[in-house]
Amino acid sequence: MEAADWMLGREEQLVAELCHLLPPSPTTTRSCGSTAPGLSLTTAASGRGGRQRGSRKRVRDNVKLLQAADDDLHDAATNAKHLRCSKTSRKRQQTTSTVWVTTVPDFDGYQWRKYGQKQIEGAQYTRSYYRCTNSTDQGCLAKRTVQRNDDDGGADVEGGGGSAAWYTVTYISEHTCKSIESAAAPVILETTTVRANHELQPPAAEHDHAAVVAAAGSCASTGSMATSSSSSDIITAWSSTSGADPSSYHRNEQHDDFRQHLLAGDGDYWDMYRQYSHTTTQAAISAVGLFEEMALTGPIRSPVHIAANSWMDDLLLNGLFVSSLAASDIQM
DNA sequence: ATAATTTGACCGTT
DNA sequence: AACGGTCAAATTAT
Repeated sequence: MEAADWMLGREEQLVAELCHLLPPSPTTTRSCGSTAPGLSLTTAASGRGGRQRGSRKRVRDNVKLLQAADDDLHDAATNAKHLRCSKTSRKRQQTTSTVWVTTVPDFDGYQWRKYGQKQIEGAQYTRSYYRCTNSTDQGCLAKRTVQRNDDDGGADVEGGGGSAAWYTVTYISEHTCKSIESAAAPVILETTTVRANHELQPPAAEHDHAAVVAAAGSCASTGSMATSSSSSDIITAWSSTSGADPSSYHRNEQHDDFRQHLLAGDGDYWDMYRQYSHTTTQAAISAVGLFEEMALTGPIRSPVHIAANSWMDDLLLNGLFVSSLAASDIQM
């Protein structure tokens, strides 16, 4: 409710311009049942009420969870289940996408209302369930889940102490409400975008995450851009300088500059890119590929928006969004 | 007063 | 029966 003003104004113009550039985009349905969805987050927040109705009927539900959690907190994190895109069950086919973030954006153009929270299996943090605020009014089916992942090791940043926390955000179903069209989502100027070209599997994706972190970490503290390659297809890492606070979403000069070149079809971006890049040429190449695409469609915006236009389905599908990574944050 | 959260109970699936 | 997602009363924020 409060984070709407910060980026309007100037961005509005850009957004308007982009609307022209953005392709009609048919909703491409991907194999394996997953498609690009929407993404965003609101900072969950502070404290509010609770309740305590009294039936002792099923207290065991959560009690046992606690016990189990005490017993083994380790192996659960390392070994998990497999969520393969297995069966094409005739279940309700709803689009789903998962994203990993280190910080949770406060505003993405949509409003979410929390409707539940749960302690999950071997997770050390609870999972929160949100649904679009327009679910009642407009019957919007969009939902989202946010869960903080286990902090392994938990190294802190040098100076100010940022926790190496990262979250898994899952978006289910696309918005059917009228929110985006009218109120454009803010443009993400500082974000690290990575792509993993395989199934999204917590355990399997772990090494990818490490690479991502490594890549982003190399430039995070400077607010520049960098890329990296790994077993999977990491497209690019675009770092930022600070936290999730909207007020800290200051535009990065380099980004601005860089983006201008991109939008202008300048072609100079390669050099700029190399200049900012700290890693391999190969990685840079793939990154350029993305940027070229960006040049055609515009800067990366809120994942929600992206999903709405499905112009980057493949890239975002099972991809990673890592923002505001601190350099020495993570070691793997 | 209305809107948004919290949180244990419910409940449908594995 | 264990899990995970959702409901909804209770409670807090605006």
